[in-house]
Amino acid sequence: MTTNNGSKKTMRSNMSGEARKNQLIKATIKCIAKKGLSSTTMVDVTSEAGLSLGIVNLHFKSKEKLLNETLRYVSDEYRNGSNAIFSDDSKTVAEKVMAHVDYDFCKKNISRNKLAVWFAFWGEAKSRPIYRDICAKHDLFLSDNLTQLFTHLKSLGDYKQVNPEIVNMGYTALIDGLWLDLLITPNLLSVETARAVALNYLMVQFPKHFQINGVI
Amino acid sequence: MTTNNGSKKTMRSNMSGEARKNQLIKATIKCIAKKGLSSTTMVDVTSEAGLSLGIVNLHFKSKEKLLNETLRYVSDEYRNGSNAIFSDDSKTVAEKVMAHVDYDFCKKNISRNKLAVWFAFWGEAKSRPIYRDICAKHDLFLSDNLTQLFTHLKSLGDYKQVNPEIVNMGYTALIDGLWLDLLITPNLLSVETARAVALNYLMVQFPKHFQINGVI
Amino acid sequence: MTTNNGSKKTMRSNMSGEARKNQLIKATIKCIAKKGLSSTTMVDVTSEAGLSLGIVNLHFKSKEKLLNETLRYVSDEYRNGSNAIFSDDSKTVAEKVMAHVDYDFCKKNISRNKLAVWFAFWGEAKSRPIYRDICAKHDLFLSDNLTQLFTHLKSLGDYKQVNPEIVNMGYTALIDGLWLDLLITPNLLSVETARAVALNYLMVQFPKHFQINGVI
Amino acid sequence: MTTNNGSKKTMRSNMSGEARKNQLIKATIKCIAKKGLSSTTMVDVTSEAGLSLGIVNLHFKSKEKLLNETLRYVSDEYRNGSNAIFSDDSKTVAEKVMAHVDYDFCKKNISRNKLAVWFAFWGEAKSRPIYRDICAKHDLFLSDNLTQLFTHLKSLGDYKQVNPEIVNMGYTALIDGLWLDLLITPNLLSVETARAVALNYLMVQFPKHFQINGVI
DNA sequence: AATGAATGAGGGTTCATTCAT
DNA sequence: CATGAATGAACCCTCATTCAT
Repeated sequence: MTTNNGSKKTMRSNMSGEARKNQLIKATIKCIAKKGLSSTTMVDVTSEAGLSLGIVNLHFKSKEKLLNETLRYVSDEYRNGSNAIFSDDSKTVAEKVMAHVDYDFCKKNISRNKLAVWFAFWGEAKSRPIYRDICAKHDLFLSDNLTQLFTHLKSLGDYKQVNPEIVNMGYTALIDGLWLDLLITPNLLSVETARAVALNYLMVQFPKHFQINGVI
Repeated sequence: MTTNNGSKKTMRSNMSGEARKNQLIKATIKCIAKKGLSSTTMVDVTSEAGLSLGIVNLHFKSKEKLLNETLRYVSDEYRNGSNAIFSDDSKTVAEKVMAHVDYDFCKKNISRNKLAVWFAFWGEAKSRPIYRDICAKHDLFLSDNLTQLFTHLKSLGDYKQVNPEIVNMGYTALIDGLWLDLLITPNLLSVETARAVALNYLMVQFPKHFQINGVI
Repeated sequence: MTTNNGSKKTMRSNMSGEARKNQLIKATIKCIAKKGLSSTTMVDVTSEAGLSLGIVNLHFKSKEKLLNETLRYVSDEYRNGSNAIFSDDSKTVAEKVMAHVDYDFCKKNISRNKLAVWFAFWGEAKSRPIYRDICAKHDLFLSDNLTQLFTHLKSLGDYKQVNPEIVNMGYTALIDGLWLDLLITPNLLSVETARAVALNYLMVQFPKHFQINGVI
Repeated sequence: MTTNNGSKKTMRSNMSGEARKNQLIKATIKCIAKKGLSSTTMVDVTSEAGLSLGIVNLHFKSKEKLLNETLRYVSDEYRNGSNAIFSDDSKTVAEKVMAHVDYDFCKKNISRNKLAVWFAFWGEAKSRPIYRDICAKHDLFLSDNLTQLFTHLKSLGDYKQVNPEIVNMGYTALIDGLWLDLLITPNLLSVETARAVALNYLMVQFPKHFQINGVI
């Protein structure tokens, strides 16, 4: 898409270091989705990025650090979108929750590339403390904000039996589980259905605020 | 399934071979939990099993096949337990569902070893059709049986608004997501709480059959 | 020289681990002499030994350890010969010293391969503590034994002005320096001349015991 | 030696270029002493010099040539000092020899940096003809001048048994060997002791001219 | 059936060199 | 002249696989 009217021989661009890093991280995401985390090599990443082999160790110090940064990138990206919803004061509480459901199933987030990356890192998390840390921080952020919304919703609707923390745990777990199904069995579960399942969860918890079409 | 119509010698030999295989698979599970899927080597597995390096290629043909069998083993093990519940005619429908919740959070299934193995394979599933197939079959079995139970439950309680398939998708996704949280952030989520979240899901779907203490 | 009447395809010998290690160390010595320490690669060593690349990490754990063992091997080898002289009770003190001069210029020790190895490691000693340690221990052994001999000789010949420790330092330094000249400028200095220089040193220190032909 | 007959501009330019070269050579010496010859990289040298990476290939054509020039620089530096002593007509022959002993153990020459550089190159000499050549020329210059002095001394003192060439070879070898000991085992050999060993060598060869305090 | 020394393709990493700026 | 991001050959090392025993 980028017009390439320079010579092709060498790639001595004026790209900033940060931009080059992003370029490599994006190539890494593609490779992980294509070949899996363990099968992704430096050659894969750099040739996917159209760059030379040595470039990774120039910008990151090692493959390990590239992978850490990749996970952080995906995490940050998700969180930024998430945060935008939480801080959008033009929305009611229920609208924020609803917007987050939409966000959790928007094209950007449930592209199979992204899903593959999440599960690739989760799969290694047990034996890699650094991955676990990044994921744990991620979860914490999300849980804090969602629990707050659910707490608010509870008081608004006088849902006596609702435990906002339980609902939060249920909701976040549900999303992760649905994502897994979208990754493993994409032809058994459409994105729309997955979204419906999530919405159904909110409906049964907060029947005065959600219905099958969304926010009441 | 295999009829033992061979000589005693052959039979013993078969048994022995099968025993060796299980020994290796169990060692593989331990190694995956300890070091991760990608860091588990043949030396790791065989020395964990207390056997010689060459034995893997004797009983399985390659490392890849050992891993496939390991996933199949874990899947089968889970399904056997699951199946026992589904076919236990001494239980009511609600009791079966409840028993399955307990099963999903029993020690054997949520030992961190097992969880690590599940997510290790799920992490590679996108790029390994064989893993995806095994997991998909696994899901299908579970979904079929659970959907049946939920359908039955719906009629029993006259839950008009309940869509058994949605509930099934929700429940299975929820379990997977809770397992993930137990793996990634074990100190933020106890097994009991996770179980409570799952039970809560059933309560809000089938209020006439489940309450906080279990089956009504 | 070794008769090779087996198949050439693979080299699955019954050689003991120790023998294989020696084979690799000898190949390493040859390579260091041929290409220098820094230019000697694992491929060089293993193909010099007629073995496969992976074998080094099987028997030694790394290239570094192979090099350490190589230095230790050369050091041990020299010291064994040296020790045999020191403990040969059939010789007088002067004869022992004389034998050691001969030893220091015998074919085995001043083969250019050996010299090259010594200086290769000395050259890196400043920045590699492990090399320095091995060399320091080597020097200490030699100094201890030679100083003892020179002390004995002093009393035998009533050499009042002789300081055995100074003579020892002089002698050992002289040998090292002569070895260097034999390595760097072999066509300006023959082994015989080098030996004559060393003998001359003993003559002027202990004129009653040594003359141009050797021991008096 | 070079006549400055160019324009001021060119001259300054040359000066500058020469200065840069020296700057880089000195940085190289430091790096070799600090990290060893084989571990010294272009990045090490240029950042030690506070210059940019590309500058080495601008002023020298390659790393190899930088190293050659570095060895030549150290050799020249030593020889210049040496030559000053040989051509100092205010000294007697014995005084010249004595001055050279002092020179061989003066701070500048036996700084561990310099010693490390000498042995680093000697260590690679066997496999690098260019190093060997530079060192050989160096030795030749020294031998010529010292042999001349020793010959003169022989006639002055009527030392019938002295062979000036043998003494020269002995002396130069001794210095090299002592330098090695100063490098490898600096805590077992002080500079003063090393100097005493060298002086002792002259004393026993030329007792009428040297004593423990120096020249008679 | 079982062993484990040996193999060698393929991985991550280093670093001298290049060249657009 | 000077810079340093970019390159890629060549390094060391890992490890699934083989096979003589």
